[in-house]
Amino acid sequence: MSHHITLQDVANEVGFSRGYVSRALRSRPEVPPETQAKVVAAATKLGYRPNLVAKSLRSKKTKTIGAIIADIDNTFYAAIVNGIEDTAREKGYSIILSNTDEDPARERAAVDLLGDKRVDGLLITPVRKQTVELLRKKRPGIPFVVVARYFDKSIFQINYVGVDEVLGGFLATEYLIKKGHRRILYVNAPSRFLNARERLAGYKKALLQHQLEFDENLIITLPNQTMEEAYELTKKALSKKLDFTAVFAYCDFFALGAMRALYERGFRIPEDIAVVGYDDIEFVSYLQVPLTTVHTPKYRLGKEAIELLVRIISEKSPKKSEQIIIKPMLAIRKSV
Amino acid sequence: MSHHITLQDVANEVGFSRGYVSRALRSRPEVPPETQAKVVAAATKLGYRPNLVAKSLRSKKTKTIGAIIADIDNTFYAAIVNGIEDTAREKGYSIILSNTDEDPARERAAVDLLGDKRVDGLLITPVRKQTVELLRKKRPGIPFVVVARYFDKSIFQINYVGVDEVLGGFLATEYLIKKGHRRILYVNAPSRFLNARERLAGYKKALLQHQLEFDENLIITLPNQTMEEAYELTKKALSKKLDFTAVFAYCDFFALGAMRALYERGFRIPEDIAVVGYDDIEFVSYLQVPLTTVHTPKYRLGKEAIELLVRIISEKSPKKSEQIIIKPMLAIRKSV
DNA sequence: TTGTAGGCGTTATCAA
DNA sequence: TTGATAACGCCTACAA
Repeated sequence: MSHHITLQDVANEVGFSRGYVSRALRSRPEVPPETQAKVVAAATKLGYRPNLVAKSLRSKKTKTIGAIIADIDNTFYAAIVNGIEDTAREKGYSIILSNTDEDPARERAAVDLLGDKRVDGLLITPVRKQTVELLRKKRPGIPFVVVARYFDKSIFQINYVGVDEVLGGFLATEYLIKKGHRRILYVNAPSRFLNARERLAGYKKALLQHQLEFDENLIITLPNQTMEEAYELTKKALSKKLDFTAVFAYCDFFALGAMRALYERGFRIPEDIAVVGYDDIEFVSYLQVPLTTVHTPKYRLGKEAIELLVRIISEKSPKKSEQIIIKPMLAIRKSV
Repeated sequence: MSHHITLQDVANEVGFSRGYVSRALRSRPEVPPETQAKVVAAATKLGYRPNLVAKSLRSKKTKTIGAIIADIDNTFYAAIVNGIEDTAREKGYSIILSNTDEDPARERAAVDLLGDKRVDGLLITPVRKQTVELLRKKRPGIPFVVVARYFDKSIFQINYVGVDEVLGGFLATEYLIKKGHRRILYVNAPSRFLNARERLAGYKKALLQHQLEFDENLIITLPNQTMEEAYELTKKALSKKLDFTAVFAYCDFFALGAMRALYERGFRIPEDIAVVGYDDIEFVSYLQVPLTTVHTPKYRLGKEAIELLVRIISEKSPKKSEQIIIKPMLAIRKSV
């Protein structure tokens, strides 16, 4: 790497001191316009570029936020990251992206590394609760915001941006009920996620409100959360003669897997079996049977999370934690 | 932010000097095991964590790579980023993610900012050729690798990791021809992308090899590269009675838009009109009619790009540029 | 209006 | 085996 031009080089060129050149380049009021122009000209001529590493060391601010994301390959999280990156840039922050691929060890390593890199704050879609606790205990001083997923009611003690999941589950289920469905298969994520428990709560709430009985056999859980698993377990459910006329899926990917199983068994959607998804990822409106699904505002999730985090970073004294819960809407298409 | 523990604090605790503590913590051979253990114990007790910003200033290495990505929201790029992040982490680098959203101004700004942050290298899926030239001229010293897209033959002067696009276009077209198709609509991206021109070259090559005539009317171009546009322009093409029996799409998203148009007009896939996509993004194998498409190794693209970049970074003297061209394969499913 | 000096936290060099 | 010193590039008191 060729030698980097520093303030000293510019100072030598114009005959001022380092410190004064620094002030000139930052347009401080005490520097008269002509002097400032001269300094800027010299800096440009020499190709001076500020060293933000040095600036960070000095200012104790890196203007960088760490984003610890569970699965960047998943379009749901990619959309959140889009909101994160966009908003962070607007606010003057860069994003260091850490993908954990749902691995707790990688998550812990990311917290350590980003802490050592002295990020100004952290956004996280946590894999497990312990990481968040670790973050609080071993890294006090790093402000952080949890996004999109959590594990239990202790979210009320942390900064959190998420979706009203009970409402989401309720909207989907009630819509199916109103369309005449009585037995609805719910293809859920593991219950260690609060999201999964809350959507199920919404499902139950809708049943209750319409005086329908809850049948535990209609709830199936995917330990590995894959499309493949959704396909397999839906096939299995079909074999069990559970007699359902609709499927509500925890996410659109599960819906896709379930739909494949339905098609394979010769069912038509929605004539024979209706399907509702969750998340509204980009392409599901382009399916042959466009998917009815709970729309979650992914970009906005990322945006609000950054805005909250930046607010926290710039507070002098720590305030009490804040939760931002966004209400989802049902995107009604053709699969019901 | 509470006070960070520094080497000085650990030094005070154990009674050695800063410098010696630094050496002890890095297990330098001159430090005897017991001393080292004592120092480590004290560091742990105090909760010492190295300040990587200071280390970067001192070493002139940030162990950080900037990734300038055209559209993180697009699952194609998200998959590349997955490969990038994974491999970078393995090699000891962090990734600062910059999303340009196909905006040249944002791209230029990203180059500047990342340069000022003193990243050790840059990966870029460029929006326009000028940015790459700018990078070379105004930021010599920053090693960079271009990934997945480029504009003309000058890729042979830069470090590039991409796919053999001519082969991709050829494979798709030849497969259709072998299935008996004679008139194939090609839904292409704008020709300023080398990718678009090369896939078209592959398309033509296949026609030529099978003594089929090239009809310019069968080539349609999407200026804005959206699914919506693919839908609209395919509808338009259908109205023109171009008499095609197959569609080859520049990417799976275009294929989705085209399929929607086909379905809307009552065509069955593949019985009436066959469709081949490009990229093989995750979910297309889960469509009701699983899509036959050119599989591009997205994760590997990111992985190879990082490996090449890291190699360049660690070279003392600049070597001549390198191009890594990966051969795509056809993923044969049900849409042909 | 301009300069001087010190320090942010780390590490390499030289000396003891 | 250990310490002192200087330097990475920047910014800001304080002084002139």
